[in-house]
Amino acid sequence: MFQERIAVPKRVNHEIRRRQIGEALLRIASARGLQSASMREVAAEAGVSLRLVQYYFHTKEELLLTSLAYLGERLATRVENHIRALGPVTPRNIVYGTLTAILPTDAESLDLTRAYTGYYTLVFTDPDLTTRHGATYPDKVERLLAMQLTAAQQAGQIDATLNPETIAAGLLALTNGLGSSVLGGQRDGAAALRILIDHIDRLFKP
Amino acid sequence: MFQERIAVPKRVNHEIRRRQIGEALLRIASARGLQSASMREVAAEAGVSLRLVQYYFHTKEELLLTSLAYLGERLATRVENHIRALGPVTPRNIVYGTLTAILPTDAESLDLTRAYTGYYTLVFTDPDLTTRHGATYPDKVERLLAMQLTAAQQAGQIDATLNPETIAAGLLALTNGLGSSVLGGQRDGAAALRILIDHIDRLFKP
DNA sequence: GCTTTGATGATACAGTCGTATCAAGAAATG
DNA sequence: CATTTCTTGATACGACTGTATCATCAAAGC
Repeated sequence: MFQERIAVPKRVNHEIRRRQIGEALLRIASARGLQSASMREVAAEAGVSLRLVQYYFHTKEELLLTSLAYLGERLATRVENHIRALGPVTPRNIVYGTLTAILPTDAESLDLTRAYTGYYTLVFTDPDLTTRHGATYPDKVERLLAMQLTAAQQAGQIDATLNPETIAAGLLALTNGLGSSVLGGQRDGAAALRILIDHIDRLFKP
Repeated sequence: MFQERIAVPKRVNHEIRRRQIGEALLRIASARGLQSASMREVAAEAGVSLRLVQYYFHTKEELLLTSLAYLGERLATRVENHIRALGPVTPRNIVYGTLTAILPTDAESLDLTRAYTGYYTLVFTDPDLTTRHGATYPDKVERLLAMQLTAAQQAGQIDATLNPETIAAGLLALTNGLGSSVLGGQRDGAAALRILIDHIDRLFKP
């Protein structure tokens, strides 16, 4: 316990390095798929040696989980920015901003969606990873949507007989399904956005 | 051209063998994920030697594509059976039967959904596979739904101001999104089914 | 300047992958 | 019975995987 430090060594922000490497993985995941993200490929993409990747992430699972957390952060800040950019913070704008932020309509959201679907099938294959992941992002989004829908009902903007949780789950599932169709090349982001907006508009016009 | 056949050899139905092997791959894909479906694992699952898998499928891509075709057939027959089981062939029953057949509510539909999502991420990674795949199943389903919705409009069962293609795309995306949430463990098949039915009911009650 | 930490390099290990090649046995039909 | 096809077995190849181990070098701060 009496560990005397005679000299203070080179200091480097570990969080920055880990983020640099983790985002290299996310780039690979969205460009070539998560299964192409080997330790060596990640190192090359990050412009760093394989040894350093092992230095900051003792195992690949740790790299995978940490990068997933970064991905969640990026999606969350994108949602916030989208909502903020809409101006007045109304229930309708929150719902609209959240869903349109998730939908792959531009390069950033396309990257996010691609990376997320890569993780999605990985989690479905290895359920242990889900346990260690913990925070289920969709659940939080759904609760947020349900709250705003309830507020909209109280403001008389939505049919009051509807069940907010059911509608919220449906809206998120619709958005995710539309995103999948974009990734599958069935339609482009603009077409998907039109479909989503059409549904939101019908919901908010009783 | 004058190839005289002195003796007729052992005859085996190649299609049956290929199906046997292909469905072994689908079992692995839905149980442990498509990336766990190596040639050796497929051979073991099919109760057959690795050499025989190579004998009936010269390359893995051929095995993958053929199995995907089998998967499509199984989904198509499930949809047909679901529609038929509903009794009267009305537009509403066709829409309802199609979507509820796709949704993972029982063991079979869960297997189908799991296997399909495995292929989904594979296709998104390797676009060449999409090209050689050809038939885009979702497009056909969407057109079928749009036709039935149009018929329902003409019969006065649905708001005539709605765009059938938009509604059809939305319904299919909703169903797929709900299926993803079931696979992700966010809710069970029964809860997803309730949400889907709720949306269909609201659509058919103007 | 010395010590600690960050970073690289080369290399190795045991697996698994798809694919290929050899020989040889089993079955069915003319 | 002979011939053709089906089927297995063992084995090998090169490539890739995650992980590990060596030594070495650069940088920063006391």
